[in-house]
Amino acid sequence: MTSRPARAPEGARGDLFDPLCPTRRLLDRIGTKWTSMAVKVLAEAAPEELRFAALQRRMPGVSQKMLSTTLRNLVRDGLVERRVEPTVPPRVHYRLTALGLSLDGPLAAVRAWAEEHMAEIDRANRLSDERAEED
Amino acid sequence: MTSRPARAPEGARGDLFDPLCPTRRLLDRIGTKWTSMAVKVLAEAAPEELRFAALQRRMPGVSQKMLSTTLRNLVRDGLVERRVEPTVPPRVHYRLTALGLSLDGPLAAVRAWAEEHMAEIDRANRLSDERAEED
DNA sequence: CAGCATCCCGTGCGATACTG
DNA sequence: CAGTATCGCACGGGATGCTG
Repeated sequence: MTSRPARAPEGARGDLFDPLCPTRRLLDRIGTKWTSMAVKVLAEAAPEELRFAALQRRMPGVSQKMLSTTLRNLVRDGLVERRVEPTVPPRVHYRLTALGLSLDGPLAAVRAWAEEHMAEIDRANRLSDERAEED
Repeated sequence: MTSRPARAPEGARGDLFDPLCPTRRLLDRIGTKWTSMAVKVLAEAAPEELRFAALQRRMPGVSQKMLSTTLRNLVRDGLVERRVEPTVPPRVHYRLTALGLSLDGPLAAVRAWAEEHMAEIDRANRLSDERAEED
């Protein structure tokens, strides 16, 4: 994930069925393991900034490499702003841009649905598993 | 993807930071390449059913294998209902369950955001690329 | 018609180690 | 402190071929 093409859409203004359709490309971003969590954490802290270490503390399990990669991609996408204090050692601060904040709306809807309905999905899975065993 | 663990959450009712948190697990599902498109197509057709071939026709680029896999996972998750007509050759019909339909709400919000804002993300990417070249 | 089985490759991502 | 570099592997997913 170190470098991501994210090429401009070219003739990809087509509907959802185009492999380069906007939704597919957005999901390729927020579908990566740590991205949506980073957006959520930054959205909760907004309008304050968060430093790298603070972000890592609020995202248990993330490695330095993946957090760094995730943030770099978010910055590149214009969803996050990065500010470096020129001290030694340097302090780096992150916060959502207006665009990033606007994305947290739809993401919050997804989170709400997940909180409310994932248990039903788990139930459906258990039912399917039982049916599969008693064949 | 032939088999998916999707194990019950155990003690995973924790917040977003749990690796088994509901949002993370939901994104693992709708983040797969064809899932959200299948949900959209089925939601548009609702309450009518769609046959396998009709789904494939409405999802250009999907292979039989991936469509089959995607649908099997959706059925297993209780988001899609599968009905087989016992004829020869068989006709198989799919439609969203109530749970699946409810998921289309948040997904529609994500789609709307993507349609409206992906161009800005592309612009941000181009800007970053230019800055990177003129170093 | 609606799949499942097999082969194969790209890459997301974790673990570990090093640096200005 | 806030990263980058390297290694390694599991896995998503495409191509192809077979079947009830």
